Amino acid sequence: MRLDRTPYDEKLDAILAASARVFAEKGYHNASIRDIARASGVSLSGLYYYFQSKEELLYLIQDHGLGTLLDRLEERLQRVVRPEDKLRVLIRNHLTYFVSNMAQMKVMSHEADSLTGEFKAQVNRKKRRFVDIAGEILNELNPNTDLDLRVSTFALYGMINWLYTWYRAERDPDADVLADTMTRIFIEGYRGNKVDPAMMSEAMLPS
Amino acid sequence: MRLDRTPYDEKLDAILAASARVFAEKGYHNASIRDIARASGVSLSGLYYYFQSKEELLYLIQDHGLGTLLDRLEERLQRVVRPEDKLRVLIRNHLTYFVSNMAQMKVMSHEADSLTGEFKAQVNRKKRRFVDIAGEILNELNPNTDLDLRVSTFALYGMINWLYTWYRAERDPDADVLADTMTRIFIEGYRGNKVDPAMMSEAMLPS
Amino acid sequence: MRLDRTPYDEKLDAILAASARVFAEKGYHNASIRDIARASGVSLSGLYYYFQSKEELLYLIQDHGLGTLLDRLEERLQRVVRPEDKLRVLIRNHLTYFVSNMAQMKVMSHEADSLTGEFKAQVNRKKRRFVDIAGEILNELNPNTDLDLRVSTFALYGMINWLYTWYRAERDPDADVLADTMTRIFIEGYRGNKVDPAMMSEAMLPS
Amino acid sequence: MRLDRTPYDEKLDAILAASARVFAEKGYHNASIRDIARASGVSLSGLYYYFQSKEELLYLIQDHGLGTLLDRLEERLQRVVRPEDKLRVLIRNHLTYFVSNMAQMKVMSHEADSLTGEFKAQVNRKKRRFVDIAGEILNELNPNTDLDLRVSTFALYGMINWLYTWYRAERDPDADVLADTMTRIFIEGYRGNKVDPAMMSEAMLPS
DNA sequence: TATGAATGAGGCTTCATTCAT
DNA sequence: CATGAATGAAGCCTCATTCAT
Repeated sequence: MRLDRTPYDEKLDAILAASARVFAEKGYHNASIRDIARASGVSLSGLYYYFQSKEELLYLIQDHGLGTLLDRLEERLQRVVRPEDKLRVLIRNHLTYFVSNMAQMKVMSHEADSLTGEFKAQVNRKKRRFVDIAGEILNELNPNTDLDLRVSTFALYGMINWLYTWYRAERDPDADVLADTMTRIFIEGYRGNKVDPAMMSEAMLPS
Repeated sequence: MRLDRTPYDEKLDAILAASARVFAEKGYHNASIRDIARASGVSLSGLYYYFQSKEELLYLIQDHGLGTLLDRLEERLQRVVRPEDKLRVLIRNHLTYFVSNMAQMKVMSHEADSLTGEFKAQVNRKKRRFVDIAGEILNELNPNTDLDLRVSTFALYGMINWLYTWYRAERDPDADVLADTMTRIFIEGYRGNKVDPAMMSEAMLPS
Repeated sequence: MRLDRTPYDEKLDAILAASARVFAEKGYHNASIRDIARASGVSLSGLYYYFQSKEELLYLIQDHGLGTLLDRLEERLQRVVRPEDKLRVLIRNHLTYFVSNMAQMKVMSHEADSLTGEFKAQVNRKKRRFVDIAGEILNELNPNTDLDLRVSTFALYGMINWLYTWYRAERDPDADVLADTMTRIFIEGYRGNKVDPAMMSEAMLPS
Repeated sequence: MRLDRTPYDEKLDAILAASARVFAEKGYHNASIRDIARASGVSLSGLYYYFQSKEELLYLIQDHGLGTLLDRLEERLQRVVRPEDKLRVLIRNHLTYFVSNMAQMKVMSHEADSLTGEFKAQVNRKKRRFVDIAGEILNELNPNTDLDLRVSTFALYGMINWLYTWYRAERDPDADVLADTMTRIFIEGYRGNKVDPAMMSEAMLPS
């Protein structure tokens, strides 16, 4: 199921991992190729055997991560049928990967805009798949809601993707508890009954 | 409620607004002071009359935005008593400001890590206030929940802060609808009954 | 004998003194007009009422110091007749002024080359007077020596002018003792008998 | 006695030599790295392969020069025993090097204060060796003098180090004559008999 | 007299990238 | 495969100086 890893690939993987760490720590634009050379143990010019430009390096990290996440998601979704379970699977899939790969997670969440042109387009194609999948699940979960689907979908991904800004492994719950919490909040929220009309009154709120 | 505006302040404010736009578009590290000079109509060196360093400029933008947001929040919270209303006020306060100041919003959400040292510490002090306020509201909303408060709080802010990555004014609902949607999802989710125990079963989920 | 000091002059003098301190501490090229504004308590642009350029400021410091030194020297030399006494007067005149005006001393000794054009020429005219005076004294002191007069003169001024690099008031003797020491060394050395010819042999020295 | 020269070293040496020339001509602070790039034939950024900062460049020049001077001095001092000869060796060692390396000489003498922090400390450690060596020689030369040793030592180095301000190869004597002159003056002066008490009288001198 | 505000020029340094070896 | 050496472009920032007030 896994592609054979040639020595070539292993080295590339190590470089991608080191680069993800550097990009996560300093930010893509603030990190230098020299930083990556230092972190990966490869010489500055040696790195250019593995990628053609700094931007391609970022692309490789993001695309590889998104690909893995997407492959796993689609595989796992095939094993469940109820929309509640599908949503749980989606959330858990993301969070499990994120908690295990925090540097990559941050690079994927935070450096979306750092790509341009075809690199960005290719990554966005993968990201749209995630949006579509979540949209379909939400639609199954509550086909009759009056909540805006696009807003709800991004609210969901916001909960998930914001993780990189606050999660600390030594302090916060593990990925399963995280996923359980977010799943419970979102499912109840999204398919919940109409809220109390009184609560909706704008009259009492300051403009 | 109205701060006196000296001529000095007005010019500084214009520079901060232009800078926020530039930082939002290109990212803090990728934006050059030259870009800001161009966008603000001030000469490169002239800018340094108003701030001491690029980092201080980012700090001024973030601190000023957070201060405004916080002042407004605290004022508005005084007018409501029910936790549901408080949560709605909090969400609406954020989203209204964000939709009206999208550049600043992005800079505040996205460039948190771009500050260092005392600048970062000062901004973090303000941010912690937001976390504390939200935590108190959630606690009032459902004092008996078994959901982790910290996780829930950041899930809430994730929903809100992620906005800058996807919101497009010409396509998406306005701030009130946005706030309504997120409020409904989160309130129902957070104070909802226990979820169906069957749903919690791990057995059916892939690792 | 002194020119009347108008309020104008007093302020200029204060600025020159503060500037000398700044130039002494940081060096002429490394000191900024801003540093001088800070040290003198005058605003940046206000300084330009008192001088036309940074270089003129340096010139004013050097020229004023050299003028004072020269006036005093010529006056004091009139009171003695023996060449030994004249040399002592010259050395003491310099060292007394230097120890009392260490910042100016450093600026005069160290920043000779920092002036250009007419400023430099004017200062050099005054410096040449010092060289001429010393040369005349040495000639009187030992008209029959085979020592090179120019070399000897600059050896003398080297002893004196190097003071700014090492003298520390809290540790070293006062100006009188300093002057006495240098005078004794130089007088004895310069008018001394021929040195032991054996000592002159080059044979024993490594190339 | 001959250090192995790798290609790396040769290039660095050439850069140091060109830099010393530039620093000597314009002064450290007034010289730009661009000037050095021009003088050395290396591109502006290419220089930074050889040193980390302009200050380190100055340090390398000073430290290398002082190291050479010190090595040669210690070697040559081993070949003589009489204090008179030692002093002559010391003066000749300095002057020979200075006349042959006038740019470096000026940078070493004139830019002492342009270094800071650890660079300055390291250079000062080497300079103290020179002071100590001279102090020991003077002590041997006249153990019973009432002249202040520290003052005398710096008077000696003042004579020598001031050279860079006036020496012109096409006009002045060569290093041997220079060394002979200064040696004769200083030796006679330092070990000379007590001076005439009448000459010491303060009465006749102007304050 | 004095200064707040402003600027063009230039400072040092780092950047991503290349290429001969 | 890998790298030491190199570079043009660009980065942030400070400079001496000016001028309207």
